[in-house]
Amino acid sequence: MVRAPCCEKMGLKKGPWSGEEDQILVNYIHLHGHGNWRALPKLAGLLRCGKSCRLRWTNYLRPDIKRGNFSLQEEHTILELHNLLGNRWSTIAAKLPGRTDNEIKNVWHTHLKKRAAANHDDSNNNNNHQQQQPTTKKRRSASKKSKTASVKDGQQTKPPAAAEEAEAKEEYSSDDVSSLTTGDNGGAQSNDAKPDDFSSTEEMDESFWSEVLSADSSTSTDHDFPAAELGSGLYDDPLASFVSSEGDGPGSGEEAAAAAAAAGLAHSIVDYTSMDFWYNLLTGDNNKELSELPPI
DNA sequence: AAGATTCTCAACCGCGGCACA
DNA sequence: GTGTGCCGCGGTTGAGAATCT
Repeated sequence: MVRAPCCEKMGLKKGPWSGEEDQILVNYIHLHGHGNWRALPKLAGLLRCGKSCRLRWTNYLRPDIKRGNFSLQEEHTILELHNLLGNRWSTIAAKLPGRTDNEIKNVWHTHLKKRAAANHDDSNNNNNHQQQQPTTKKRRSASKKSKTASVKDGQQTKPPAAAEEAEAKEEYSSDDVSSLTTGDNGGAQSNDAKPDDFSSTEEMDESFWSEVLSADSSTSTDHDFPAAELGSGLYDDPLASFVSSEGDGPGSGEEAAAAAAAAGLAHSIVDYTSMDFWYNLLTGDNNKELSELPPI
């Protein structure tokens, strides 16, 4: 089969998104949803291909995106899930509300991969008690995140206000947390163990999205633009976000089941940290494990 | 202080799967 | 059953900031 090109190469913009483009995309999806990504750019008046729009939305502009550094708990989750699932980033992302597969993939490649390798070596040397080493020897300063908020050729690539909030959240640098904890899963609490993290996230969402929503809050499409979730304790329940994300179109039944199980496990710290559980879930008696999950 | 190196992350690319005609 | 179009996923890249020497 001859695949049609993703987009006409002529006349379509590539590269970093400007704040104006972000605004156009957000406003359009807010008003109309994203029924057809391919047609969306034309309808919205964007000189981008649909793929690029979808990526920008799902990886950056979605209101339920949690920005900032990964908590120790999240890193632990990624490590364990990757150990079991491999590079199935979307499935892993389903376990981490507000995190995108792209973000998780980046985190993995930048430092978790090294940590996993180091842990493997440590375990081989029967010396694994320093599990949570700082992810890199060179620590980034708190201003690092502001980089992404910088202006590229006069184009702002981060949603307004996000940059400041990102800096504010820098205290939860995953590396910093890692370096401050003893590593015996001291952070293995549910995500609510970091209330400030979420509160700042909510503030970010509110500050940015309230501007957009204020344009026409009465016409939001609950499917594509969960405005009702804004500032409403979205992250109180990781499963809620998972269910929401599934609304866009679940993958295979098997994956959906695995992802659902993963999301459900967020409710159970003990199960979640159990490698045996994950092994059983993915390779063994799935039905039994699934039946034990908290009700959705 | 300046150049070199390392690191981060947004964005692109290509492929596979799925739905539909 | 086959062809086509769209979506989502995973791999990769490159610009720019942070850090080191």
